[in-house]
Amino acid sequence: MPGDDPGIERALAKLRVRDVVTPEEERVFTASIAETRVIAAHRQIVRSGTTLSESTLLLDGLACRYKDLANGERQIQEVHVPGDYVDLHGFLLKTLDHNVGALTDVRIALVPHDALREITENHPHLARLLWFSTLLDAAIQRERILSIGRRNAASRIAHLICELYLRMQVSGLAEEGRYALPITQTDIADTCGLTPVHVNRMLRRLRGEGLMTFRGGEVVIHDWDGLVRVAEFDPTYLHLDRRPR
Amino acid sequence: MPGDDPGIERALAKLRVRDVVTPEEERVFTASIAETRVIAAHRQIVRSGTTLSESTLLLDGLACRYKDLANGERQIQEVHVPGDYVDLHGFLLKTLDHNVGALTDVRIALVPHDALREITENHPHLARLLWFSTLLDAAIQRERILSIGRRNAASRIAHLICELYLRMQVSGLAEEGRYALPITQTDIADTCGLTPVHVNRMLRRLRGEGLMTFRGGEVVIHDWDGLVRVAEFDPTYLHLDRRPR
DNA sequence: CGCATAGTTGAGACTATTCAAAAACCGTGG
DNA sequence: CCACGGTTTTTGAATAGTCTCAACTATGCG
Repeated sequence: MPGDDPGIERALAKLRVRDVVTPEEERVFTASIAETRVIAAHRQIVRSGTTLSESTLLLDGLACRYKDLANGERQIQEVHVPGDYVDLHGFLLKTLDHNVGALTDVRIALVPHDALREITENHPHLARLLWFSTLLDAAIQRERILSIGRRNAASRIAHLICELYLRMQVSGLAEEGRYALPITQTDIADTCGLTPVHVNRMLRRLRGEGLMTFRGGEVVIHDWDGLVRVAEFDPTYLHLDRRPR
Repeated sequence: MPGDDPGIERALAKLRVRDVVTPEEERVFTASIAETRVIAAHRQIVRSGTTLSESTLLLDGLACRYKDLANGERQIQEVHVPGDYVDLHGFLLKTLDHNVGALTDVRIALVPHDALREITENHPHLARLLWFSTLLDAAIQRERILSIGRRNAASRIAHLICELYLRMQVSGLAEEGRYALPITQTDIADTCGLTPVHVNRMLRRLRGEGLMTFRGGEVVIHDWDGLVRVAEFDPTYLHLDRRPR
């Protein structure tokens, strides 16, 4: 409902980077929000398996999609930044195959599936932009497969740091070479398919090589080109170009 | 155009498993195909970065999405079975961030993006089913992240074998406990984030434990429950339930 | 029949893990 | 303002899982 909530503004900014969004579409998008809610860090936002009738837009804070294994290990499949639709795919899947959790305190907006369905019936272009945003998630997840499958530990971490920098930038949350990332080394380990101990050692290495620092919940990038080289980071997969979709 | 091409039938079967598809929608879906084509094994079907104006439906044979790293290593992000839309996401991404290659000789159908756009404008329910099918790819890729990130080598391979068994079944290409999988151990290695040598050893182990055999391009599952246990395979993520979407 | 590709096996090396413990940090309450 | 308990980070040593390198065998195709 709120006219220009900064969180909604971030979600719109994310769309605007990829295509022209008409004022009418922005109005429909904003009007689709039924309510906003605050959830504490480490709480679940959506639990795997429950039938859903609304989708969740992340307005503030960091969240993630994750799955647990029988032995208690956790794999984070995607880290979400403000402006991300964390379970838009739940609209058509009807039930999620993974959990969505709050990495920090978060503020979310709830969008009824009826409203989304209405958009697919009457606003096909806006519907395509929403579809696109789920495709972007998929692209990010594919890049994670590459990272975990074929890159070494230092490279995986460097890649994650590069990706989040650009994604935070789109949401207007990164300054020149730095951004807030108030998560733990264990969260990074769960994202990169590593152990916390090894993440710690690799972070030290990246710091020692003057590439970046991760401390006190903040990332500072000292040598972007160097970090990109270590990560073999190519931002093509983020599709940061405005085109008719 | 061909009325009931078995390949198109497989694609429709994949949709029908998840929701009711009306005869009118089947007609529109079939009519969206502009032409079919044959491509030899190991050829590229879609190259990363090129601007696309049509999407590709896999009618026969096996294909994959993959990326190469600078050192020549390859990571397969998804294996495609007949009936899969291998680059439906290209409709809105406009350019792929990865390659699509033929693992075997394949037969494909090309669908112009104009036709897809038309579907989003005039057939919202069918459009949602297409959207759904890209969400299913994303779910499969998320499960791969979990596999590569947190499962050991034997478990990853077992998981892939279980997944492909169910997906081939949906396309009507699996018999009781067996299916054709004419790919190499190197392909499996590139899918699971392993080396061919290690895949070979793990396949021997799975065979030795009486769980499954992969030989001569065919998978034979001797002990489904045992294989599921090793893989920690839970098919929820394949969303094999028919629901209004 | 011969060559090319794919699969198999062994030995040794290396990356990342496990286990363990200490140090630093943080919010809370006295 | 400091003490306290819990969490997170850091460090070390030993281990395990997977990789690398290398060679040999089997298979399929022309």
